[in-house]
This record gives sequence, C-alpha cells and structure tokens, in this order.
Amino acid sequence: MNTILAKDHFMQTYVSVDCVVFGFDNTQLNVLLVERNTQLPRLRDLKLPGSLIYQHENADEAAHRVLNELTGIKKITLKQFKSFTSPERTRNPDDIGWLEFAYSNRIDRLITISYLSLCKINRRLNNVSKYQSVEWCPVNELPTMPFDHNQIVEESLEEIRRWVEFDPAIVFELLPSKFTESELRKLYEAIYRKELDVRNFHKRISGIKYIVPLEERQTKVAHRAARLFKFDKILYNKRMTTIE
Amino acid sequence: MNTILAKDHFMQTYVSVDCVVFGFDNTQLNVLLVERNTQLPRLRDLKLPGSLIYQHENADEAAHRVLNELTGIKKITLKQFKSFTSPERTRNPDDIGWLEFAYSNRIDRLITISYLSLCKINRRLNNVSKYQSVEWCPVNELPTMPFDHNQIVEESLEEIRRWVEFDPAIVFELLPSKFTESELRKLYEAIYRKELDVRNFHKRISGIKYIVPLEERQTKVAHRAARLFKFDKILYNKRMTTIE
DNA sequence: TCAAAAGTGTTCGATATACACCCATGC
DNA sequence: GCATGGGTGTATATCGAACACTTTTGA
Repeated sequence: MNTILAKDHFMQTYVSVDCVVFGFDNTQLNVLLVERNTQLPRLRDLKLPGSLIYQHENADEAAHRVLNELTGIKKITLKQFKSFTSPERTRNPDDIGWLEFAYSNRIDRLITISYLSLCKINRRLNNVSKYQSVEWCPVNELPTMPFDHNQIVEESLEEIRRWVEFDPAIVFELLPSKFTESELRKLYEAIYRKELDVRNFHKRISGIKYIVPLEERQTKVAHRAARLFKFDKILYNKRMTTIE
Repeated sequence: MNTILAKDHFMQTYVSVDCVVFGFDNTQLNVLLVERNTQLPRLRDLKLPGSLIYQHENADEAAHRVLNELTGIKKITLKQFKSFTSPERTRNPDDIGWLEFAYSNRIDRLITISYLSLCKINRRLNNVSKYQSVEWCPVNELPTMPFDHNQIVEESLEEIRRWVEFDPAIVFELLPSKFTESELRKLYEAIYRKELDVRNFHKRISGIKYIVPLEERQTKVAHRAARLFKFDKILYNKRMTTIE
C-alpha cells in the first residue's frame, strides 16, 4: 500500500460539490444550470453549479456557499446524496482544460459530492461573475454536460422521491407561499411522473392538517378561481409528536 | 478562489472508504471491527475497516477491495451511503499519528465515503496481516472509535432500514441459506428495533412467493422443531416484472 | 410432566383506487 | 354560450393491527 502512496506523493486529489437545484414551473421540474466561462469557443457550455471544497469547510458548507452565491438564500434546504468518484470522470480533455483554466492548478483527480436542493423558480437569481449566465432548464431537455453531470441529475431524480417520502414538507420549497391544490397535484405528478386522480388527491390533501385552506382565491384566471392554500410549518412539526 | 488554492497547492487531500459491515447473531446486529496496528501502547484500538482510495480505483472498487480482503467474498452486496467531510474529523493527535504511521505520508485532510454491507456472521473471516484482529461487536456495545466512526455507524443504522425497504432481498444476506421464520422475524425486529406480532408476521411471510418453505426442519432443539425456509432469488427478480 | 417455542384465524379500522357530473368564470 | 378548469362522494379492495390458545418436542 505504501508503494502506491509513494508513487503519487504529489498527486493532487481534489474534492468538489455539485448541486442539482430543482425548480417547478407548474408543468415540469427544471434544473438550475450555469454557463461556465471558458476561453474555448463553443456554442453553449452548461453545467451544474459547483465548487471545490475549501480547506476550512466541510462539504455541506461548500454546497451552502455555492447556493448562497446563486440565490442569496442563507438557509436553503439541501441534502447530500451521492459521491461520484470514477477516475474516468475527468478524462475528457475539454474538462481537464477548463479545470486548469478555472482553478489555475494542476488537478489530477477530482471526485465530487453531489447535493440536491429545491428553489422557487421565479426567485430572482444573483448575477455571479464567474458564470456567463444562470438559467433554468427543463429536466427532460438537458444538454450534454461536462464530467458526469448528466448522470448526477439522473440519479437525483430518484433521490428526490425518497426525500419527499421521508420529509413531505420539502415539496413546499418548490411552490409559492400560497398555492392551489392543482399546483400541488401537478408538482406531485412531475416528481412521480404519474398522473394522479383529482378526487383522490383532494381527499388526501383535505385530511392533512398542515395544508391550510385560505379564504383567498386566484385572480385573473379565465375560469372558476381556485382556492389558495398555505403550508403551516408549525402544524407540520407538531404532526410527529402528537398521537393525533 | 484561486488564492485559496494557491495557498494549499501542496496540501494533501486524501479520500478513503470506510465500511460498516453488519452481521446478525440471532439476537442483535453486530458490526465488523478491526484492531489497527499501532506503535502506541493502549488497551484496544478498534475501528471500521477502510482504506484510502487508490489512484486507479473508484470508491466502489476500493470498498469491494477492503471487504474482499476481510471476507474473501468477491461479489459482496454493498451500498455507498454518505460522505463524511468535516475538517475536524482528523484533528485528534492520536488519529493523525496513526495515519502517518500506517500510510508513511503526511495527510493534511482526509474525507471518507462510507459504505454499508451485510455478511453472514458465522462466515470464516480472513486473517489480514495489517490488522491485529478482526471481530464482531454488538451494535449497542461499540467502543469509542477513532475519527468519526461512531457517528458513521449511527447513521448506517438509519440507512439499513431505507435499504431494506427499497430492496427487501438484502435481509437474506444476513441469514444462513436455510432459516426459520422466527430467525427472519428476529432479524426484522433487530433492524427496526421493534417487536413484531408473530401471527401477523407469519401472514405476511406466507404471502411472499420468494420465501419458499422447505420440507426440512430444525434438528437438535429442545422444543418443537421449526420449518426451514429458503430465499429464491429467481422468484424475487420475477416479482417486479409480472403483474402477479 | 414441564419448559420452550411452533403454529395458526378473525375482526376491525384505515387507506388506496376507480369512477362522472355539475359549477363558476372570463372571453 | 362555450371553453376551461374547479369542486365534490360512494363503493370496493387491500393492508396493517390487535388479540390467545393448542401442539410438539427434548430434557
């Protein structure tokens, strides 16, 4: 074992975080992508937002930093979900070139820890100088991205369902603070990629105490205005501890 | 950002895997621990089996290598479950000393990717020269271990339940190839830390096609001999694809 | 004959599924 | 007045939870 270490005494192993941030546009899930600055001329060059982990940080802190830069939100909801470690993931010469350009450093090996996060899609995003642009992209129309970022998104879609089952409150991170029942249903349909029966969904929702109906209704719609609901975090947290 | 990298141009970041291997002794879950070789005199020095990731490997391969060394099994069942990345995890001087002794290298920062695995507890384990001993330890009586290994085991206990729900077949990795219904029930009780009703459990199990009753029975027991069952992998895999 | 564990059914409540029509509104 | 989505109830099947006594065997 020591011989293997001795050989690569000067090998630089770096660890990054990459964030899959989902947003919901009332029809489908979207992923937040950034356009990386590069010298190389090319059509588009979109990737997941991410960063190397700094010396004083742990991975959660690095992911929070990346998302705070993009959204300005300090206490964003966020979940580590998998490490991607294949030595092959940094074999594409374009990607190696970009890494050295972006970090002014030789990077022999880069593994990444991926994070899942959720964001209201109409939130104003920051202009982050190191990116040419920041944009939402429908999850079914993603471009080919560098490294293994397409695979990371693929696996994050399975993770989001496990997350919702474990903590149903996180879906409200994707909706405006007042929302209709059909917005909520369409969000579930997008997450589970499955149509849900309107009446059964209504029955289920009306049994949930922490989804509170308001007197307010939609305005400016060309049909009967739907009732608005809000998510009550306090009732949600009580849910576990009380027997009813 | 470049300044931060420039400063630590020569910082050695290493990435390891650590494996939480569970075994079941008919009463409780046990974790496989190794005693590390150390110059320092001390009473006991148990930790999770693990290794740095080698240059040509990905993390899954490193975890397979570690477990193959210990058990001799090539195709062991295994699941990545979380990365532990705090800069604080390698702040204990004893741990730093051991790392430098074991790897003959300066290691400034070590993050680890933890794996969950399952093993029949009466399997003969290999003598691995780099460890003084390899032993099973009941999960409720773990010693204080180096780094954040106690926390890793803690979190692996939550993960194992999610794993069983996603893939119920994995519980049979913890049982002998022929087992009684009460052994299976006690295993579920250990995993969920909850007593299960014998009759309801029986009803559930007898409805599962891939748990096959045999004609064989227990021998040498001081009470009525229980029927043996086996797990049928072929029927298990069919389960998903056929409608019933 | 005693101790220890095996083996076995019924009832009840909760939950998921399937399914169709009228209502309110803006254009 | 029509197009668009809002709003609602019933019947059935399935699943999980509670619950107690008899049987077999070896010591």
